[in-house]
Amino acid sequence: MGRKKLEIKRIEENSSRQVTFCKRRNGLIEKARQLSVLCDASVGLLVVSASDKLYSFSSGDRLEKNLDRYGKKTC
Amino acid sequence: MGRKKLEIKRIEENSSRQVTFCKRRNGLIEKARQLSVLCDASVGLLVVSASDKLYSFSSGDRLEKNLDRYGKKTC
DNA sequence: AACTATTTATAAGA
DNA sequence: TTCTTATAAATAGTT
Repeated sequence: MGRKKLEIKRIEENSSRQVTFCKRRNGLIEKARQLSVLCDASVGLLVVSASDKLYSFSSGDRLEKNLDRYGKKTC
Repeated sequence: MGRKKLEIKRIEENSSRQVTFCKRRNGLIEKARQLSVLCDASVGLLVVSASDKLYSFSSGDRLEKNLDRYGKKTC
């Protein structure tokens, strides 16, 4: 979406990649939130930037239950 | 997006909620993939439906290794 | 499961 | 770099 169609491959220019990362990361987190609310789903999202900054979203208790079922603990 | 603006609150009708869940879940996973490719980021996404089905996407070193074992499903 | 009218996200530009 | 806007993309309701 935007002035031109963007090929889905690594953006080489640093400043553009950074700007796109910020915009799309925010968009993804919002979409995750919407899905959880609209459809009564649990969503967990982790994003780690190339510079190792962590961003996340999570909602609901089903994730925890599912992880437990597979023998994992969240904390 | 769509014929009418949709309020972000739980969709009460079962069939609509199910259809929306499938569409938006697929959309979210694709967006996660695009972010990881475009911006060289690692992304982990887990979605658990109200009926406890698990869907996931992951990319990048640690996330991939840790999350892939929990399984993948399509529509 | 397809279609399409419409909303939403966002790539460039200001 | 924050704000704007033209356009691509996603999707809500329809068929």
